[in-house]
Amino acid sequence: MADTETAPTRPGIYSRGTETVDAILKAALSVLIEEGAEAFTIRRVATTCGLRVGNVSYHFPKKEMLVQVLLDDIMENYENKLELSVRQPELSDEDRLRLVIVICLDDICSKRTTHLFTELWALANHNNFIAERVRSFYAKVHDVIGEYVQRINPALSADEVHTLSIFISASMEGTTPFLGYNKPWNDKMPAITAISASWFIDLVKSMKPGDIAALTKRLT
Amino acid sequence: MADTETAPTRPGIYSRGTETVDAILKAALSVLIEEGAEAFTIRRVATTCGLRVGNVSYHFPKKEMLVQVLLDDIMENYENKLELSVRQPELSDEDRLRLVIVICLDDICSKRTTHLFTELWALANHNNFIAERVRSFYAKVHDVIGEYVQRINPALSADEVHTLSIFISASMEGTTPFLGYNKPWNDKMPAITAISASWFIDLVKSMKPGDIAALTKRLT
DNA sequence: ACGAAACTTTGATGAGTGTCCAAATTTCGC
DNA sequence: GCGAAATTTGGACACTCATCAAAGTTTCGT
Repeated sequence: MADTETAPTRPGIYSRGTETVDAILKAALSVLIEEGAEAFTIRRVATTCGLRVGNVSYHFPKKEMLVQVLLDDIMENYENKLELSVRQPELSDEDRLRLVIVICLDDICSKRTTHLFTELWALANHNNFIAERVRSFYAKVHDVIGEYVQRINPALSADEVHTLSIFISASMEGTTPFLGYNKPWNDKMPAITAISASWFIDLVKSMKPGDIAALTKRLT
Repeated sequence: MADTETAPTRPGIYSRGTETVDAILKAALSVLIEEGAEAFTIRRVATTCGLRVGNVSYHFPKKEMLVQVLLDDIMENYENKLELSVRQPELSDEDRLRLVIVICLDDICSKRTTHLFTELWALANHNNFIAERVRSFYAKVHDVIGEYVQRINPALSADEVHTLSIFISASMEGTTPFLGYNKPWNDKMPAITAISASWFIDLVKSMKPGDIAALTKRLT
């Protein structure tokens, strides 16, 4: 149960092999996004990339291994995208946080992200490996947001910054099933993005040390 | 494709039959929550409620039919819970909105809701019937929230009220994969609930007609 | 260009799936 | 209680699934 979270190693030694592995991973991601976890089958993956079932099974002897390598690949990809978006030219911390919010919400509108993350959230319910990788990814997201929150409002404690980061991140991710790709209220995304970009920054700026504790205490 | 959204009729005529159908639906929900959509199998449902496969198959000749009746059952259940929570004693509109927020976030922490809705969001990606029922449910949630938003800030247009309701609802639902049952930051839920209960109401009160349009325009 | 190792093909295996059916049993209006 | 209809049983069907092994083919260091 615990060892299901250890990292697998990516197969493919000869150049032909690595090309095949690339094709398999690409096809696997496509199946997951286009057809969902239900259809995520060695056979369907093989068909999608024009390979034989036995061949896919040779490179990934266990299906779980394909899932794990694929997920690592996906997450690395998203983390790179995140790193890249953060490395923006001279901007104020406020503008940087605004930019991160806009980029996140924009990305959520892509078919890839909308489908992928809803599937991952569901799979994380009963798969420790996926749960851990998803957690680790969002921990990085919270760190990025938290860095700007701290700079915008240096008076806040680390815990308060963390809480605010989670709140902002969760609020954004929550748009996925409602305002994401092909979702019922997708047309409202520009307005929601505008509200988010403006109001989350106001929230960060106006929050005072002790406010969260006071609010939490009052609510009980 | 379009007709997959038409409602099925619940089987069971004799009392014994209805009892069996009840047992099947209860078992089906349990399997979905405890083991996930991947394990949602006629055979597993039958085993869970101690019935024979053929018997389940008699009452629900097609698996899709079981899914549809189950989903209608679930959604009706949630809508009743929502109605009940709204019908609270003499409170101000502000307190009512606060209460709805607290109740929603509290419910999200239950294993049932955390697991169920993450599964439904994923299934909605490729199943029109599920997508439509989920949409219809959240439309009702938005209506409830919107009613109080409108009363708290009567100056807002219907569209602005709708946008704010979606924003509040999406923000709350976004806590599911991160702060829900058994999720990594579940311990932060009290603080997030406190921030939400206070801040969303401030947002509603301070929003002025035209603000959303102005923010949206400025962002582009 | 030899040969070991990597890759691919082919076919088979056993478990699991949804669906169906005929016969046995139970229910309930009359 | 009779009897038709509803329910339950047990088994069967044709699939798809992940996995495997043995035999071919290709690659690439030497």
